[in-house]
Formats: sequence, C-alpha cells, structure tokens
Amino acid sequence: MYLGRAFFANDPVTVARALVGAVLEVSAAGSRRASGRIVEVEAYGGPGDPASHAAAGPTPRSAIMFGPPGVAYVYFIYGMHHCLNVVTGPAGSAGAVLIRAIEPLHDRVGMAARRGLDPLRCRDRELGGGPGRLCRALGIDLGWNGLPVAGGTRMVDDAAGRLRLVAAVAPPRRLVASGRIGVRRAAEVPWRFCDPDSSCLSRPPD
DNA sequence: GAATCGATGATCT
DNA sequence: GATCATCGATTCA
Repeated sequence: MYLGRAFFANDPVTVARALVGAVLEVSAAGSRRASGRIVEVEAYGGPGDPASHAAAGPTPRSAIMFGPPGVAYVYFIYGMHHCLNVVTGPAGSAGAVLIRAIEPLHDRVGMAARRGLDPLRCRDRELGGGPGRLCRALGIDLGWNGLPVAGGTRMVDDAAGRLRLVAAVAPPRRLVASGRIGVRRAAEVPWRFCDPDSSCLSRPPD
C-alpha cells in the first residue's frame, strides 16, 4: 500500500526504520516508471540535532523541514549531487529522512541511461548505492523539491514528476543502525539504518 | 582492495 | 570565505 500522511507524521527515526524495505516509485513525464527497494536511510531531526540542516532553525533551504510532513526535500550538495529526503513529523517539529540507497526494481535500463552507464555491464550498486547516485538514476533534481510524497496526492500540473512510497511487504531480515555518513557533528548518533544483506549499500554496515 | 584527492556551486556566517 | 547528509578517478598495493 502507498504510505500516506499519517505515516510520515511519525518522528524521523520511526519513519526511517520503517522505510528500509519499502519501495520508492518515481514517475516523470516522458519516461517509464522507475522504482527501487530502499535499503539504506538516515534520520535527521530538528534544532536539537546538530547534524541536521534544521539545526540552526529555519533558513530558506531548511524551512521545508519545519513544514508539513509527507513532502520531498531535495537539496544540491558538493556542487554536483542531489539528495532526496522525505519530510517527517511529528507536528510542530522539524525532521526528514534521507534516502541513501535503493536496489533497482523497475526500469533499470532507464536508470543506467541517466547515469551514463551500460545497463548490461553495470552493477545495481552503481545505480542506486548512494544518495547522489540514486537521484541521478531516477532523474531527481531541485525541481522535485516540495513535491508531495504521501499516497493519494494528485500529479501537480507543472510538477517535475511524482514520488510515492510503497510500504515494505516484509521487513528486512536484519536491520542495522550505525552512525550517519559524511557528517562531522553528532557522528556517534546511530541514525543510519540499513539492510546489511543488500549489495547496494553506499558503504558497508559497521 | 584501500586510501587519497579534486570537482564544483549552493548555502550560511 | 568556509563548509558541505558525494562521487569517481587515481594512486599504491
């Protein structure tokens, strides 16, 4: 079933844990529907979380994390990569979950094309193993920022595309929590969650 | 296989 | 002006 507003209204850690094993589905005008099984995520909190973009309170970029849950938060980093998050609750707080890795399901060929790779030669990890990689493979950029993710939302007319999440049919056999990758502050907070049995992780579990 | 490093621009101080 | 929730190429083994 498509995950709805009530689900995303949970706190970021709850949402993050439940998203491992869920399916990310992406529809963009002019291309096939692509999807992938989420195998790695990270939770980010509000002003109480020093590693979060929301740490300093609302700014033009982070304001969306303080708004209603169930929308996409996409940002541009290191001058060349995009990262996809989903804004979470609970109401009155700020939070988001970063999608860090997926295993390609539908339209693996299209994903490879957008990554500039040979679909017959490349490994799944090259397509979905990393936040920048998966955004590139799925064609997600800043134009997707703010789009609704919760199920039942209509395709907005001038939207870049549509994002939806399908609840995990079965939870992963194992779920490993560890420190978030690439952050300096609060590096010890174990808010990275992954399925250690996946071959598509951005980095091995600790 | 592991370690290192440069690319490249938005964001915030 | 420094930092950055990254990636791929390069180097050395």
